[in-house]
Amino acid sequence: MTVTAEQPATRERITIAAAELFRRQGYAATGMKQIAAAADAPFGSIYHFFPGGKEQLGAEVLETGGAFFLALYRAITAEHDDPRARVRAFFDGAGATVEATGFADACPIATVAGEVASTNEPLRIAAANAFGSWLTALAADLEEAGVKADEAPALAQAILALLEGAFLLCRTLRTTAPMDAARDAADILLRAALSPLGTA
Amino acid sequence: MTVTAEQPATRERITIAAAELFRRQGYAATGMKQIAAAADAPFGSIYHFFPGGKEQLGAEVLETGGAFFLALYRAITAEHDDPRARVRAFFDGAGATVEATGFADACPIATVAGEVASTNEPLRIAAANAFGSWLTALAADLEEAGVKADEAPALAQAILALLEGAFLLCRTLRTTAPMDAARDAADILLRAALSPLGTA
DNA sequence: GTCTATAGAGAGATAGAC
DNA sequence: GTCTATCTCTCTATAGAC
Repeated sequence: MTVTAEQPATRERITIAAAELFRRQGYAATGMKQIAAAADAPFGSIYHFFPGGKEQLGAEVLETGGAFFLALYRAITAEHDDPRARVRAFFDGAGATVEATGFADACPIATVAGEVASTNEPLRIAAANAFGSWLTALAADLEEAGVKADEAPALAQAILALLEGAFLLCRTLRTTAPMDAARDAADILLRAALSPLGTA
Repeated sequence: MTVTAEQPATRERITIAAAELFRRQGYAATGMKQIAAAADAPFGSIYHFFPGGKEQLGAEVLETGGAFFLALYRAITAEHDDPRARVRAFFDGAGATVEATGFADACPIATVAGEVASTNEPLRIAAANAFGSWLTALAADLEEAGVKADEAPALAQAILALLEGAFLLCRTLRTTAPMDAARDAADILLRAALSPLGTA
């Protein structure tokens, strides 16, 4: 009975707060003091749990966010047998989340990835690992669903590009229309890849 | 003969340097002193030409970048009559540029847009205007090429989403494969929109 | 219009009491 | 492990000589 567990432990509160701030504001614009305040944690605790400082925290946030998003993808796809229904459900869920959060919460990797891709190699690699894990899982699922093995990786890249591009357009334009367009486009691509006619 | 014009004027050098740094590093991570140094301009000159400070400079960079990219799109599409060839040429050019710059230079709007979409309304609007101008031009061209009027805006959004998503994936993964996949996907979408069979 | 110095705020990071 | 005080550095922005 030593643990009442009314709220997550300090370390977890820090990673959750950092993830939200990084995703919404970006890496450079988010300060360590802001993270501590949002996590309701002592400032010094951040450096206690993350002696590598902001970069270590950023890398862990990208890793955690990547794993979380992959789990979300698996949870949604598990609810549908039809591959096209899976993709549509994921895009619809993404659009609903973006809208429900006031166009703030979208991809947990994208905003930071854009900032660090050319300036911070450790963080760029962490972001690349996240994207890579999604692409691997998606390509494998597509192949299992009937997409030809030599076409599945490219189709996975196109679908993820549609999702990421739609996230950015939705947040910037403040409308979910791009996500709907991306969903319909992904559906057309998947239909073409699953149809013998699409191989012409 | 009072103007030798061996290099652009100070104000233009500042906007060019800021555009490159914002696009590569992001808005928050780029300092005014870094911009002055890159532009080979006196620090004080930035505030002489941009009394509104960093935000005014950022807004103008987004506006200029949006107009430049639109002009680039028009220049490339002017070289081809076939709408599918136009789209392919644009994606191929984008991929070549990304690779030639060491995966640093991609979209002049995207990196900043991701940072400011939820935190800085004037800059968010500037980014939205840039994206909006591209979508308007692309949708009009698609409609002229034979895409149904009620499908053209969504197709334009999907194509731009493919481009933006591919930019991010290329920069993060350091490969042009996603841009090739996006190009092929855009081609399939356009083919479907132009074919009577695609309306089923 | 150019350029330097500096103000004032805030950043990331650290030390050390508790 | 918690929390505060503070160090150093850099940021945006301004003042004012030239």
